[in-house]
Amino acid sequence: MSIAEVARLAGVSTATVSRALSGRGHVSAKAREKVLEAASELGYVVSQAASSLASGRTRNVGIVLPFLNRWYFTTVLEGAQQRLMRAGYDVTLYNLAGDGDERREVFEHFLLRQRVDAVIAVSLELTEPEVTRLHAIGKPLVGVGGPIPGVHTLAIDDVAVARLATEHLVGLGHTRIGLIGGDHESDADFHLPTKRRQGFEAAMNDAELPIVATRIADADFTIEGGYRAAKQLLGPLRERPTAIFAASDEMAFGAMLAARDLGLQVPNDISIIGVDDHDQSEFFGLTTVAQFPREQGAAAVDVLMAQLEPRDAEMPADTPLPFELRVRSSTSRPRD
Amino acid sequence: MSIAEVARLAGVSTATVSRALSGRGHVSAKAREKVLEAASELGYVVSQAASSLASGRTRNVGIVLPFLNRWYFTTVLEGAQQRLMRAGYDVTLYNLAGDGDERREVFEHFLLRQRVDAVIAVSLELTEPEVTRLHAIGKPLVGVGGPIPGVHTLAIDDVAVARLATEHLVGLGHTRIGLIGGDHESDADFHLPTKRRQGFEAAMNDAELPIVATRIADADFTIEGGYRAAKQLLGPLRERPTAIFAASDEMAFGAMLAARDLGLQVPNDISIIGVDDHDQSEFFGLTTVAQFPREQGAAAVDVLMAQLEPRDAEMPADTPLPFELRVRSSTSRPRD
DNA sequence: TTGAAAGCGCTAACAA
DNA sequence: TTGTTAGCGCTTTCAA
Repeated sequence: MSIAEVARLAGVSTATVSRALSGRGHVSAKAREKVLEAASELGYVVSQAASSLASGRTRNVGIVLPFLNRWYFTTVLEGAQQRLMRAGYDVTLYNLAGDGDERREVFEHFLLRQRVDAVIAVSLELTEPEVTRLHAIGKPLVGVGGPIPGVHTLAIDDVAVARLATEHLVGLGHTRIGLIGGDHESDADFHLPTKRRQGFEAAMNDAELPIVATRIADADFTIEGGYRAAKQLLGPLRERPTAIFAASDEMAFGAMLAARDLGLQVPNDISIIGVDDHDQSEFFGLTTVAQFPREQGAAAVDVLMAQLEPRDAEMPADTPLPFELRVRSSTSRPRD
Repeated sequence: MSIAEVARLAGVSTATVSRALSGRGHVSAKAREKVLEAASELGYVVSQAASSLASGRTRNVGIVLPFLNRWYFTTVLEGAQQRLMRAGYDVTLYNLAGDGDERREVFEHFLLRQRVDAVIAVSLELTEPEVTRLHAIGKPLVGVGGPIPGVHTLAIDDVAVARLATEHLVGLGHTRIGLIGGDHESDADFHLPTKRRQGFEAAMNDAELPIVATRIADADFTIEGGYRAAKQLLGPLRERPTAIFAASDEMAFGAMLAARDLGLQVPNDISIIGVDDHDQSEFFGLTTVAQFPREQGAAAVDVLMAQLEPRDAEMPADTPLPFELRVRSSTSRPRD
């Protein structure tokens, strides 16, 4: 089943079939119709391999992620994939999780096989050589959720997000505010833990509130990590914080569970705020600063499309990504 | 950068380069070495498009999933992807979630473009035409987690799993046992809800225990759904169940939270068991019947590889997939 | 074990 | 607007 058979059945040349099916180049309405009819009658679908070889375009985008088991990553992936599919593009998934050489393999072989037209890197701080390599083979690259030097990146302002969350607690009248930050091991790649901490500290300083070391604990962005960190922060009775800012919703969930296990009521005894607006945050009644990973994924695709298919879209403006405070029932004024 | 340049630098023909690099066909050690050296010196990586066109093999496998935001699916995906990558294969991801035509698009266009050598369908009951179409273009197909007529499928015995879970509760001495099953909307495709219910009923019948309609509630496999269902089951004081079998761990988590909110202690007042052995089950202390989605994904790849590259492996035997009771702290003898 | 050369199926420049 | 045709870069006979 090749383009030649379609051409024969439609009574035109293969070039016309190609033009009619791809949409590039001029084809008369009549010819287009004949081609479409013939193609559907034969159940013809173009061979990507042949098309790629001839045109140099694969209609395939690589998405590189550090993990698959975290809400943020899969949600970005979903947003990007949906938009790409609508544009007729495939998505090839490169998951870097694993014991060993995945990362090197991906960057030294998989991505260089001329299989993708572009790459989306999610929450990954690529190294200089990794970026260079991709640029060298002329592949557009866009980052989501993490800063990559010299690359168009879509990311929320993590400092501002943390500041907003902290200010919400300050605004409610809290003065003893704890922080569950991200540890650096679990996120070596994106400086998110540092930034969210900076925002926290900035807000505390502005409010002239003390930043107390014993009210700061690091965790690994999981529920369990948040649980442990909260137990640590809330354990001592004296000078216990009345509010906690957790750098992610999943850690905030853990903190809420820890509070309950300690016999503390949320929000009466302890207010808790997170970041993300995770699928389950509504269920937990968690106040949070929402970011919109699905939209972030889709926006990344728009940026790529502007480069890959300059005809139908101009480059989207480089606007900062939105975030938004969502007040629910996990925060309130302190009881005092 | 093409194979010709490598050939020139190595002082051999393009055919020899191809053979040396792909490993098929005989090449002298000397020639192979020269080729490898030249290739690495030039940073040469084969063009997949050209290779595919010439050989008819893409070294790419399509994985089709109904959602991305559930632990089971992403874990299967991760297991499959890791193994495929190790074999030098790419993974193209087809996520059917979305508002509309995704499914038709995927099966009528994306999968037919000769972009994949094989397809793995996760928790999807493909229709007759969908299967036929794939077979018609000669693409091996394997299913994970859901039965597909006429297709090699890897799935645990859901009836047996549910029976095992229920028998655990019966064995502890429970007689009033509730079920949180799956509703059919959220999983139209795999008959898992029905099967797990069958297993539950079989175990109850064997133990000569009554199956009471008010002790059965359906949910959508989410925490929130499990929470609601449990509230419903545990609300009435009289004849309240002393144990609940939830058809998934995420629903079981919800049930545990609901129990707490009702002032019930797990396991003293209510025992809860799930299915999956979710990442977080250990943290919640949830007793569960573990299945091993990562291994299921990897096993699916083994089946495909046996078909795609018959040389290096015989077809793995069609053994039933393992599952295993994991007793933790959410189940105990009833108090009575 | 190696090399020459004929495609694989399509696209895009060019000509008509 | 359409057709002719030369590649795209690789694999794989076939012959040596």
